Amino acid sequence: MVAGEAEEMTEGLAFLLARHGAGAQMMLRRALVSSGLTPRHMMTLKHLDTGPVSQQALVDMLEVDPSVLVAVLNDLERDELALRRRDPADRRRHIVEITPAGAAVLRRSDEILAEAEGELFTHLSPAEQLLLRDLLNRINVSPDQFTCTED
Amino acid sequence: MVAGEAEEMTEGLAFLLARHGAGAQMMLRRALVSSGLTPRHMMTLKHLDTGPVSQQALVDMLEVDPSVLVAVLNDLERDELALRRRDPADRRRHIVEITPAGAAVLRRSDEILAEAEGELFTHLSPAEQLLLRDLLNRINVSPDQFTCTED
DNA sequence: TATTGTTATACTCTATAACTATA
DNA sequence: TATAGTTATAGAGTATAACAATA
Repeated sequence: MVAGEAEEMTEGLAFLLARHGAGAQMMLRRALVSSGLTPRHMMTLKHLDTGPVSQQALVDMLEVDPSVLVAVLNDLERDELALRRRDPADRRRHIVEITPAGAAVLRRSDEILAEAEGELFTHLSPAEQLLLRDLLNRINVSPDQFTCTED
Repeated sequence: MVAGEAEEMTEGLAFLLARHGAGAQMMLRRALVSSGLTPRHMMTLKHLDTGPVSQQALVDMLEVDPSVLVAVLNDLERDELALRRRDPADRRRHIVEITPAGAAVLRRSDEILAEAEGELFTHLSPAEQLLLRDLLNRINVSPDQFTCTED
C-alpha cells in the first residue's frame, strides 16, 4: 500500500479558477442540450438579440475565429434561428439577424440556464453572487502579458 | 452601417465564470511554456510531490482518463521528472514518484506561476483573492445535477 | 491592394474500446 | 473473472492558410 498518506496540497487560485470555469462550461453545455445549442450558439443568439450585425462584428464580440463563426451561423441558419442577408451598401458583408424562432429558443434557453445557474450557485447568496461577478470582472485578462520572455 | 448601436447585454454568471476560467487556463499554459510543462503536467508533479502513488490514485486525484495519464507520465518520464516502478506487492500496479529533477522543475514552475498569478489578480487585494477562493470553493460542482430530464 | 466571408485542412484534446499482464 | 495499465483510434473543437467575391 503506497497511497496511504493524503498530504494536503494547496491549489493555486488560477488553477482553481480554471478548474471551476471548466465545470461551469460543462454545466452550460449539458443544460443547453435540450435546446440543441452549444454555449457558443447561445452567446451568438444573445448578441444577435440586440440587433442585426455583420459577421465581422460578431467575430469581435464573441472573440472567435471567423471560420468558427461560419460554422455556428450555418447551424443557426439551418435550424432557422438566424439568417444572413447581403448588405446592399457593401456586398462583401453579411448582415446577420435573429429570427422569431431564434428569439423564442433564446428565451426558453435563458429560462433553462437560469435554473441551472441556480443549482450551480445554490450555496451562494444573491449578494455573494454579485460579489463573485464583481471579483471576476476585475481579474486581468489582457492576453499580451505572458510573452514568455524569460530564458 | 448596421452595427452602430451597441446595446448592453448582461452576461450570465456561469458564462462569465466559464470565460474567465478559460482565460486563466490560457494564462497557465503560456506561463508554463518555459518549463516545458502543460498545466496538467504541473498538477501531476504537484500531486507526486506529496509522495509516491499508483497511477490509479493519480487518475482519481486529477480526474482524468487513465489513457490521458499514461501520456502525461510518458512525457514526465522521458524528461526524467518522474519515474514508474512496479509495485512488488501487486505487479499490476505502477508506483509513480517524482525525481529530484522533477522537484526542481516544480519549484521553478511554482515561482513562475506565482508571478503570473500576481499579474492575473493584480487588481484584487490579498483579502479579495481569499474571498474569491472561498466563493469558488462553494460553487456546486456535482456533475450529476444536469441530467436533462425535461422535455 | 485590402477586406469579408468561406472552404479545406491540420492539429490538439479527449474519450472509447480493445488489448496485456497480473491477480 | 476482475483490475492496472497500455495502445490504437475516433471524435470534437480550434486554428491556419488558401480562396472567391467585392471594395
